[in-house]
Amino acid sequence: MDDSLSRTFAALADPTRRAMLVRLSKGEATVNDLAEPFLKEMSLPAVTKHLKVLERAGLVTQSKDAQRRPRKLEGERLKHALDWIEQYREIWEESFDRLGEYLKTVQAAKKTPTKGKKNGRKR
Amino acid sequence: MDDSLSRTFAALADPTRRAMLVRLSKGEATVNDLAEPFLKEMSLPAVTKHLKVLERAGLVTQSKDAQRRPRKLEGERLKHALDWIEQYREIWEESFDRLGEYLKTVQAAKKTPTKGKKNGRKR
DNA sequence: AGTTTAATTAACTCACTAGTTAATTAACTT
DNA sequence: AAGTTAATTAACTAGTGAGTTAATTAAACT
Repeated sequence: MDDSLSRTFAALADPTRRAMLVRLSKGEATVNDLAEPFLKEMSLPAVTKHLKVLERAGLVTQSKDAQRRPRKLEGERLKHALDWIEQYREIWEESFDRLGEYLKTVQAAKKTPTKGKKNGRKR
Repeated sequence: MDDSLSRTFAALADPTRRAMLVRLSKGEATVNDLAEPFLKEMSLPAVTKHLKVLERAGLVTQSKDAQRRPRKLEGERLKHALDWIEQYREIWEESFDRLGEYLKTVQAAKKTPTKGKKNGRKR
């Protein structure tokens, strides 16, 4: 796991980190802000480590404000990840189409019911 | 890492597995087909393991053909992953907009050059 | 100067990941 | 029935990930 895209996906593969990104999408936040919802589940250093993962992936950057280190969401790597997945769009859209076709068939069958299996048609 | 989205992102966080998905997007393939490009770098059982990861994430399914076990790409989980990232679209689009604004400013500055910094205008 | 706040670093543990080779299963071929 | 092909399972190892507590750094407050 050494390339940028792998680091991005690996960073996204954790619910705590995803929740932090959601929080950051609402605006900058300090470590304490980000940690607050998780302090029942984990310690502050654990949060710092999650932030390190997000930073190494380029999803988040820090700035400085006295002893605070506000974090900010960076969109670029998210866009790269989205672009990679995007290339498969037709895969799920085509199975959606097939589902649509199937539903149409079922509908049609209901409207013109046939007596036996003999009359089952294939579009 | 227990939920579906985490498993999906974790599965995508490896270049070998992403390459396998690219191959599968071109159509069904057997384990040997999928392994072939990687056999200089890793063994067949390693490939089987990568496939297990993709299957546990629901990205790939198997079928049966004699002793072959052809794999097929399933789009649904990819769509879920894309949908999750999609919620951040405005993050990168707004920074793109800011870049656009900046470039416009630079352009404008070139067209109507000023003498000193006194005349530097903001938007 | 001493204390509090904000965050990180150090050192350690445990579980999981990614790989290995060797053995096994399952189905087809001769 | 014996051999080949296709793939998986078993057993193991090295490295990494996610967490812990304790100690440390850095800046602000009194």
